[in-house]
Amino acid sequence: MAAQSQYEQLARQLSAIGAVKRGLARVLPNDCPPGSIAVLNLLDLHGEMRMSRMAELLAVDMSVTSRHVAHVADRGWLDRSPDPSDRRSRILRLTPEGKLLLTELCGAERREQGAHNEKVGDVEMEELIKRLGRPREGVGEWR
Amino acid sequence: MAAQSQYEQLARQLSAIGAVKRGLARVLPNDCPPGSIAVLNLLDLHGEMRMSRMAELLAVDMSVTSRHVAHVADRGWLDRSPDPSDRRSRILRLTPEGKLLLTELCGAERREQGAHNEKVGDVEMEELIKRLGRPREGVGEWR
DNA sequence: TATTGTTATACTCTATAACTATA
DNA sequence: TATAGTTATAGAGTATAACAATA
Repeated sequence: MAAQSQYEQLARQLSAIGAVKRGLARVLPNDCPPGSIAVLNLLDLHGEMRMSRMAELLAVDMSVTSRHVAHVADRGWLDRSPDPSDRRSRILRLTPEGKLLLTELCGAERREQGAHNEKVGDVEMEELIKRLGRPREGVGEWR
Repeated sequence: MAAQSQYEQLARQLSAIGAVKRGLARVLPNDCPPGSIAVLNLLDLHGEMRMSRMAELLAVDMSVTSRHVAHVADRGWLDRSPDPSDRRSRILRLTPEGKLLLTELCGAERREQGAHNEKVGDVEMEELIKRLGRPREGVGEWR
């Protein structure tokens, strides 16, 4: 088992990660909080899906997902249609307006991250993503 | 420079990390939110320090630090004395009560993380901590 | 009766800006 | 005038619980 001191170090790094996330959030336009971007991004990556699937991908409660999705739908960035086969469910789809917004934001974020990216580089980023995925495997069990 | 798709993956992993953090936060007792633990933990690791140093270690604004510290001080877990050499500053010190609380909580968290830890292991954890530290180097520049 | 989703409520964390006290 | 810290305010995120509609 990993030593206690390592968890303390991990906590430190998680704080730092929080700072990075807040820095990214700061460049987002008004009316488009981080939660909205997350929804749009996942929809773009995985294609249409139901609320429950979105909640799973976001790793938050469905009540939270519902609010984020409502915010995005109110602005016409995604479409919520009842599932014909189960009318309790709704199917989420990215609209052309939503796709456009996402494209514009990617450009803005890239400019913002310029100096940062050069320091990290492809290989480092790949490793980081892999490592971050590892601890997640156990989450369902100890929660 | 790392590809755009990698940042999308990274965003996913950060969401997952968020879920892990919330899971840990859930086992904390009332009256002792995550922010309080962070303050106590840093004080235990680095010894006495000033507010500005604490804010730096927490990676948040000093106004936020002030609130967390006040919460902890109100409960007698740390001591805030004016710095004799500069009475604008205050020196933060962990009290015996604070140390005791920290010890108790470490036990609780360890139990909670049991299944999780065994999956990750020492080497993985070490690597993860190292990797997490890497991207942080550039934060000051692009922020 | 069980499941999908929504809404009401409450709590934590965060930054910005205005303010006090000291240097 | 500049710096260390505090406080007031406002905004984002989150979960729990009660509720509606459908299976």
